[in-house]
Amino acid sequence: MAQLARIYPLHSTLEGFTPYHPQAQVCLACGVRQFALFGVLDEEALQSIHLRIADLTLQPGDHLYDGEEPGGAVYTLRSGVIRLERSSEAGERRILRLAGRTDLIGLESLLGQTYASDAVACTPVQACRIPRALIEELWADHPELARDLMKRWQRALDDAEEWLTELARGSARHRMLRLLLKLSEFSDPAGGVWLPTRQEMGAMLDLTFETASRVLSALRRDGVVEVLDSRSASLSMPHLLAALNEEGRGR
Amino acid sequence: MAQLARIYPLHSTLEGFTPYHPQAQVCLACGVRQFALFGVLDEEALQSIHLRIADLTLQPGDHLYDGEEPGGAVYTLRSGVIRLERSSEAGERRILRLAGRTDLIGLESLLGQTYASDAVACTPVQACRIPRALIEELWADHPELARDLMKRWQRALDDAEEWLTELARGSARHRMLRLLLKLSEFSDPAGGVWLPTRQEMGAMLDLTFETASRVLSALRRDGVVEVLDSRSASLSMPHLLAALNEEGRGR
DNA sequence: CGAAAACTTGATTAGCATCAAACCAGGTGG
DNA sequence: CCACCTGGTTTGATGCTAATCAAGTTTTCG
Repeated sequence: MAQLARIYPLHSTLEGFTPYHPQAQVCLACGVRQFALFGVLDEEALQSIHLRIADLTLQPGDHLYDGEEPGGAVYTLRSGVIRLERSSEAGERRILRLAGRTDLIGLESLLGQTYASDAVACTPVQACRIPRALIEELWADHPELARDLMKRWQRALDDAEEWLTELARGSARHRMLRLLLKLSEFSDPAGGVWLPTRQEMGAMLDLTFETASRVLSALRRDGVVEVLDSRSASLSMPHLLAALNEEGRGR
Repeated sequence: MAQLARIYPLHSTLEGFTPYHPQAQVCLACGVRQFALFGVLDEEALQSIHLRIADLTLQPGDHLYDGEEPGGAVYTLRSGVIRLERSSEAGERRILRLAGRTDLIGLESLLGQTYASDAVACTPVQACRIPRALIEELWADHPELARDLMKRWQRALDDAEEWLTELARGSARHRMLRLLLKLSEFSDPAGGVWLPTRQEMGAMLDLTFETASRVLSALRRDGVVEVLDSRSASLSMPHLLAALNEEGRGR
């Protein structure tokens, strides 16, 4: 069985021989598993949980969950980009950070809390829904899962703090350059990066969409970005890094 | 023994009778223990750890730890205010959030990571240093400690995100009002709040110190704050909340 | 093909940074 | 005790950056 797993039962051609439930096959073959939460689990353990993990597909604009909602699950992202956003008390939307492939979001639900922000798809997204109860059970059997979860929390905290120091300060140009650098982390293998709408850029950088547009146009003229189609671009990393370096003062 | 603990051995007058080590007495009598990490431990368990917890006193400007430093301990704050700050890649200092009484900081050290930011005293501070190794041992015996730690992480994340949505956007006046609201969380029983230097305010709100000074002066004229001495003030909460409400647009 | 949404660009204005000067409190040394 | 210095603070004058208001253009989608 374990051997079969290693050769990917998804592609097995033995008729009538289906040792694994379809979702288990997906989990076993999943490209993010080694980075994801269940790296600590072996195939056998996976067998027992696959039934309870749902595979989700979202279109841009779809909400994975909303803030204040009683959180029942965490989500692993298998592809695409999710934005985590909040409304300020004054009613303005602000994007707090981005999550991509291998990220685990909605951790706060594990503590019995409501979600702390809205999670909205920016691109087509594939995600796995992992119910809180399942995590609790796994945790009981595999205490080392706790440390894994803590690392996730720390990563989220690091991201938030980096966002605060690098994307929420300095001139509009500086912020946009840092945003492009951040977006390059989410680039697909082909090299193209997802390009947010100008509205989204504004909500990330605390700029108006007009300013975002102007600054981006300037960077295009400087050869830092090339806009491919309206939702993707290619970056010139040398130009980008050079532009970031030659800023005497950030503001 | 347990009974003695309940009546606070610190004040015991029985000569020559010292069932507890001095630091254990401090821990037992500690006003923040019920809110702090060791709420889950009973007096007996406390007995075994007191020797390894150090009591620290810091003056304003002293560093509890520094970013990039190999983290060997977490710290519980018993009084005073600590600022967590980072330098951006461009070299500018930015204050990320504040920590006060009952807060636990330096969690990242538990994961074997270096500290993610500098922790600097803003006021006189009393803190307890809890070595990483001690937490690891306690964790082995009291697995429920893990959930406690996760709650701490989530609190830190919430704080960071609140800071991003409420203090890192909107007009200078709006930011200052939100900062005063935040500072009121750290007010002492007498009702006075700690007043940061204008430099510090600037580093928190991403403003120059001149702008911070101007805005604060305006709020003083509006009756929102009264500056007592250079490092403390008293707030008029009604004025403060009114000022926050009557902002048509945040920016 | 037409309407709506997203984007770009221009003109003007508001708000904050910058540069500069004066003020004040606390501390030091004569 | 006072003269002096230093670091934090306040306030003023000016300029730059990004917000605002306003067209006009391109893209998307029914």
